[in-house]
Amino acid sequence: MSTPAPEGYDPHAYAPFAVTVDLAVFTVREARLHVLLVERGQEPFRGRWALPGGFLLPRESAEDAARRELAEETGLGQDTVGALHLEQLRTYTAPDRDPRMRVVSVAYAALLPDLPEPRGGGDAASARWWDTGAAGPLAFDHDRILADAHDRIGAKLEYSCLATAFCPAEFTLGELQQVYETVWGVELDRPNFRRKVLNAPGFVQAVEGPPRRTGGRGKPAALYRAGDATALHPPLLRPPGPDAPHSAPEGRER
Amino acid sequence: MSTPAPEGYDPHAYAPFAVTVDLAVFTVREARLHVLLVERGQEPFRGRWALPGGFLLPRESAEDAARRELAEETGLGQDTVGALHLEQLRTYTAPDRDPRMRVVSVAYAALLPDLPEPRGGGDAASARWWDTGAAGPLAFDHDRILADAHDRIGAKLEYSCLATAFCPAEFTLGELQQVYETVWGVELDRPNFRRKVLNAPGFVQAVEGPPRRTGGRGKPAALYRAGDATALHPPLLRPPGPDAPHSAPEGRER
DNA sequence: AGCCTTTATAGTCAGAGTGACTATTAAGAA
DNA sequence: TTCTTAATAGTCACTCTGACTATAAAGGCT
Repeated sequence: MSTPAPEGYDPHAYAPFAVTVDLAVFTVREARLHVLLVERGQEPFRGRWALPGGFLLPRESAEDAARRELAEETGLGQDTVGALHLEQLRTYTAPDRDPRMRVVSVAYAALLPDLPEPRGGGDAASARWWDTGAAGPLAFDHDRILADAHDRIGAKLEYSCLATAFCPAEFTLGELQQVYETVWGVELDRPNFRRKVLNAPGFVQAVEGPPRRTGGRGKPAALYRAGDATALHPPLLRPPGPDAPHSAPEGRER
Repeated sequence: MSTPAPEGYDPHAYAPFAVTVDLAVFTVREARLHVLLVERGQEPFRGRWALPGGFLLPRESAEDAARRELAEETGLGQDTVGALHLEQLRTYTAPDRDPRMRVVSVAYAALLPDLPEPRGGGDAASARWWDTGAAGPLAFDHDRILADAHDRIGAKLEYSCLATAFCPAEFTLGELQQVYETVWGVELDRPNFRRKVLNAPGFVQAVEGPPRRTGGRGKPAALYRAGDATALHPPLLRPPGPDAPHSAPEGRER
């Protein structure tokens, strides 16, 4: 057998690796999917944009590290970040993914409602939201991670209640529909969307009181709040396109 | 910011970790889901059973390592292992998951048709198939990994063509149904299952020639081969149970 | 042989869910 | 007022599903 230390993990027999987390933090802005990126201030990939992330501390789990980095990059409070849904995407381990050293990275995805521009905190030269369509070639293998994250989020919208994470505490069904349309890149029929959402037990719950108008024009919409369900029954399937990105649910993973 | 080396990955500023892969290799035997386990020959957890796995080599990706370990533990040929579907489950990073040192582990799941007992190759004291229901407390956090793997496999059967990976090259619809029933732990209606499978384009393709009988009793069944599709349209949803394990596909995976 | 058991396969039927529409209501804008 | 916009209500045909019934083809038994 070729494994260095398969049974007794001899601390001197294994190769040491650096372990990082990378974060794909999404929001919906003006009907476009945006992702939080930071500009690299050093080589390699100096001046290129990258997913925020960083090294695990010696006594820290990957999810803790992801929350810590997220708080640093967005300026969100610990309480907000602590309650947030963080989805572990997958781990990237190609030996040459960092030109300088061996780094394996655990990727996470997070969803936020539309926020003010990030407080370019942390170490990055600058941080801002990018339209996912306009985000140029990123540093390292982050284009791939970003694409995987987008796929996974799109798939999870089908059978989970995750979409409400993109919305503020109270939202209209039109806003929720906007999330689906933006992430999937399709247009949905409004009455049908409404019917499905209201038929899914625990997806949303109506807010008492008078309706609020969204943008100003049109009939005021009723307000809803996220329900207590986490899974969607029946699922809200995206229309079968000719490309059908429903292939390798790895990205999905459910 | 608290990250040691967030921008310039100074090789001396980050904490080194050991990186391993752990494999949940499943098969269906006598209508029960089985998993391949190895007996530990050393402390800690000496004498306990564990998922097969091992350290990443310095220039090896996690998936390559998983295939290498799989070949070592099962005695399967490189060609077989090379073509196998390996599903990356998730990565386990709790700081105390190994009592001796900091180890992060990338978990994979693999599905095999029923095979002869593994050639206890490799380093493990012994290796054998265990009924997933009877697999006692495992070493490390492997009970958790195994449960996550089972959840994920069950979920993937719904919307992917993965179930054929549990079957030999040619199989009957009864055998395929047995896979679903075993992994999900439910009984399915035979005519309905048949209708769904045959209606899903590319799931299975009929084999020419005379039918084969399965066990001996009953009408001979037609033989099928895995189709070329990877996703299942429409999906083959499991019946909604009172427990409904369709909740947080994260832990599940998916 | 004849009958029973077992398994595969064919077909039926009512109900749920869906996509594609049409109609109505209630706001701001021209 | 009238037009435009968006929310909400409702219709209808089609598909898929679960629950069944029926038939076919093998081996085992008496």
